Amino acid sequence: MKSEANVPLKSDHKLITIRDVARLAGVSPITASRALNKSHLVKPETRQKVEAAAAELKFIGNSAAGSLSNKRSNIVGIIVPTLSNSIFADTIQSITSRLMPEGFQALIGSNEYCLQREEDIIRTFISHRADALILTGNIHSKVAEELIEQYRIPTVEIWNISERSKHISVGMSNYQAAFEMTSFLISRGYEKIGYIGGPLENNDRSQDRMQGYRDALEKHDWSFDPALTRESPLEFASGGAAMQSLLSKSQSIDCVFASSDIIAFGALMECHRNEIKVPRDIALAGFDNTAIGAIFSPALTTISVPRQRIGLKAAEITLKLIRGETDINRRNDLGFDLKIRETT
Amino acid sequence: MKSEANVPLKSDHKLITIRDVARLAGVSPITASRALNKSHLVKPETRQKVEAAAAELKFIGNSAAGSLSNKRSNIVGIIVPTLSNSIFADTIQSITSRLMPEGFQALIGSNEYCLQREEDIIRTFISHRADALILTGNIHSKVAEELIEQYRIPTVEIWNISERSKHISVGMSNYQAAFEMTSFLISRGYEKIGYIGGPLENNDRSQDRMQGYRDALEKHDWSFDPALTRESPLEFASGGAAMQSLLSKSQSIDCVFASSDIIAFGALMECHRNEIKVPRDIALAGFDNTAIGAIFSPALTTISVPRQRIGLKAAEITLKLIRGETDINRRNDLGFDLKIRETT
DNA sequence: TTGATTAATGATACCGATAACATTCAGGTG
DNA sequence: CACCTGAATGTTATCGGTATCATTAATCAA
Repeated sequence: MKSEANVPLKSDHKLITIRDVARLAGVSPITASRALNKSHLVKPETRQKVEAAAAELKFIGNSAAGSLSNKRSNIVGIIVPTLSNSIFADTIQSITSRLMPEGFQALIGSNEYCLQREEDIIRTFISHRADALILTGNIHSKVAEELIEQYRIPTVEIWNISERSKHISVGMSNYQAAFEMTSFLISRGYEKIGYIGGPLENNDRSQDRMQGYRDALEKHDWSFDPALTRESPLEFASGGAAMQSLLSKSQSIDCVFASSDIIAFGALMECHRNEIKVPRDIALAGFDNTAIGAIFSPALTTISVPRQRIGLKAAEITLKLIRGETDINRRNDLGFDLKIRETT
Repeated sequence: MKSEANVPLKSDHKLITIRDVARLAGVSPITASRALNKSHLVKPETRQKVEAAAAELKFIGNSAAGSLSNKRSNIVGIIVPTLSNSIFADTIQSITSRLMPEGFQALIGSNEYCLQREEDIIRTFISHRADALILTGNIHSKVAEELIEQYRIPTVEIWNISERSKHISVGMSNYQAAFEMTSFLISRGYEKIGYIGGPLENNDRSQDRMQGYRDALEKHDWSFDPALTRESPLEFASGGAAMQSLLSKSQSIDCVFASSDIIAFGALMECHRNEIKVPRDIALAGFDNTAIGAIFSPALTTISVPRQRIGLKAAEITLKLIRGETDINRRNDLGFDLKIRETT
């Protein structure tokens, strides 16, 4: 007799297997399996018997056994930098709502902007033999790339389009968007345009946005002045602090481009608190077109990113990759829109 | 010969198995397995050989095979209503950061406030033989409850504590919190307190908050007036619209309690747009204590919910359940705080 | 010395589904 | 009518780990 204490609850409890279903339906296990999966190989009448038996027993197949046998897990691993930012939540939401009806389950991981964590997550995803990966951005650890290579996991990158990308990518050019916004601000007549960007480290979106800002300035024969830029975590309060710092160090600034609506909104609130009128005293532009930017008055000028469409397209490409289809573009640029509103 | 086209990429590619590792290390597969999992059963020297072999081959075990064999999946299923609301993102984040180091992988699903979807998600979680479930709230479909029962999945409910709960729960009393906030507003001297709540359907938090508001009124011998209440989706704009509706229909209102910071902030912005001074013209209180409430001036009075601690505690209880430990409280009330700030 | 005990490892079987191959049987064909 | 074809179903083996039960060698008490 075994020890009673400290034994997992599920100890001796027997679960329903497909054999039980088959027995009840009066067929062999494999026929039951076929009836539940690829019913066209089975007489409709048989299929109904099996389905009835499965329903009666409340049978739920063991997907571990299934994927061990047929070598696909029906799992897609998704990695985003963080769940706290609603822009990624939107993308995940649209990926999963496309994948679930096709019978796939999404594993979601957030790397918290850390390459090592991403690598660990990829390792777990591979241990589950994910059929495909969807990663945010195109910067990954060397080992992560090697693992993806060795285990031959079809991989899609989302949220940025750039030459660096080694994988299929779906998104928009963050560089181009920042370039155009900056150009717009210049054309609007602002004369000293500051920049508050998100953390640059291991973040290609941040890096490309920054570069877009720089290149736009230089294209218009302005010089890039690091003193007019700040790096800020993606939090309201930090955006406010960065704004304050810019304003105090350089009074003559008349416009600030923030590389994220969160930062921009924090900055806007900072202005509001100090009774600095936007855009009269200073103009402000954001990036991402999140809900927050639209509700304040003045409404935030920003860049609209097709985050749902990115998710949808990424999901569709993922399905194609899994199914071995080959009509896939390596770069899927879904574009962006300048949303000119009241803060500029 | 088989058809060439339309065959999944991974077709004939052989993956590393534990047998390969064992061969390279010069031991049997089972010893390799032990070395990688429960190293205390293996001579340190042997373990090192195996680890070296595994590293050399970049071996990543197949967790489907593992869980099929030893009957635990090391998967915990988490269901939240939505990913778009950062409060749930925070909870998920703290759950996963506690579970991952213990070797568990979280499966995350969002039911979009729909019981049927939740049931479907639970079904997939069970198909992966999740070791435990963490569900938000205590309203689930009948079938969902039956499945949890039949498959004996240890289940923890988060975010609300109430008598209704059939499972172990971790959170705070939404009823109590709303009751106290309303009582506070009454004690503050407001005379006509409106209420904007989130959708009530299938949402025990919303229902309990509403009831807390009602009961607090009645305890102070006020009558509950449905004309002073609105139901609003959890979006800034809807909160604003509900506020507008309240203001236009009932000018004499001097305070509004919104059952979520998102709604409250939308309402606050509505006031801002219409140059209604808060709290001079009207007071406003929210619920959840999200970052957004703190950045505007006036800062939002709200209820602070220990969302990280909820996640952490839920994760810890989940681990205990999985390990068959029995020193577990059925109700884990982590409390709340009234955050009195400037809008009241 | 010897049986008992423990540490380290191995052989085999099994988890639960399904792939691969085999079988059966009905219907069509020359 | 022998033969083929294909639809429907079954038998067996297998996926890749690990539980279970041996086995071996080393340690130890009597």
